[in-house]
Amino acid sequence: MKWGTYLRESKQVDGNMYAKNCPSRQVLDRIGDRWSVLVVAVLRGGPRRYGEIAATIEGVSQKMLTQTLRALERDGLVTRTVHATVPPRVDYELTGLGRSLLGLVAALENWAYTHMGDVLAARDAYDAR
Amino acid sequence: MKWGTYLRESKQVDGNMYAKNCPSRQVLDRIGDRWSVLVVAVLRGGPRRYGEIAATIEGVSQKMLTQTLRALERDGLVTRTVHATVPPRVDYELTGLGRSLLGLVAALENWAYTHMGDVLAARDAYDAR
DNA sequence: CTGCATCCTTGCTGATACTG
DNA sequence: CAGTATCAGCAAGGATGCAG
Repeated sequence: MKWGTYLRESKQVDGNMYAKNCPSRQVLDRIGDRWSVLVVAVLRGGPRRYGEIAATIEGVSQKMLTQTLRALERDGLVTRTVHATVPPRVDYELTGLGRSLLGLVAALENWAYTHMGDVLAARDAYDAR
Repeated sequence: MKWGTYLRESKQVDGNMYAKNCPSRQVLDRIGDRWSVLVVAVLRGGPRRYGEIAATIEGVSQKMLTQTLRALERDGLVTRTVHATVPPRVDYELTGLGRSLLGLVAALENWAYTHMGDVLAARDAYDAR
């Protein structure tokens, strides 16, 4: 079953994290997105142009970046500002809601740097068997 | 490019979160996994049998659950204990490393419940255009 | 510069059936 | 009970070309 299905089926909050329609799952879906967290992290430093974000995040395709930015915009986490210049210039910036995620992102980053060695060691040990 | 590729290509830490081989990305990959976080949350309450986990998490298939548990075990987040009884009984339990993730999971959950209303409202507003 | 449209490949995912 | 094996369907993601 896909997440799109969950969203279509219900938007209600039922308080059970393990239920299909739980908002936690929907948030997990966004956080879990491979690029969303990285984009939010980039925007931590203030507004950024499309090209700047693309240049900062290695390995993201144009398609995925645009798709991710649209999703973040839809969820009210970032704003998109188009400047009517030639060539066009588009700025993305975190909203208040988006900034409320920064603590989480920092915690995620922190856990990663703190425990990555353990995880890699565990993987090596597991694979050695 | 897939994550598997990253892991194969390099296991080094380079300190740049936006670089392809950054450990942050590898951790994000696991956190980002649809089921990993839910499984860790279930195991918060202590050891659980395979069937208990399956019954708690709605919508997870047997295949995905097994796959998720194996990945968590490989990463050193969960231990798997097989009891030689008939019928067999398999318990899963968080390791110390796994428990170090609990704060993050709680923060994630907390953000979800706190801001889900805003996100859903933003989506409605966006879709209405 | 920004980003939409299209094609195309990959592999995730769920359903089903079977085993120790 | 707790898996493994296999298969079909579909969606995610990348590459390319074009437009405003």
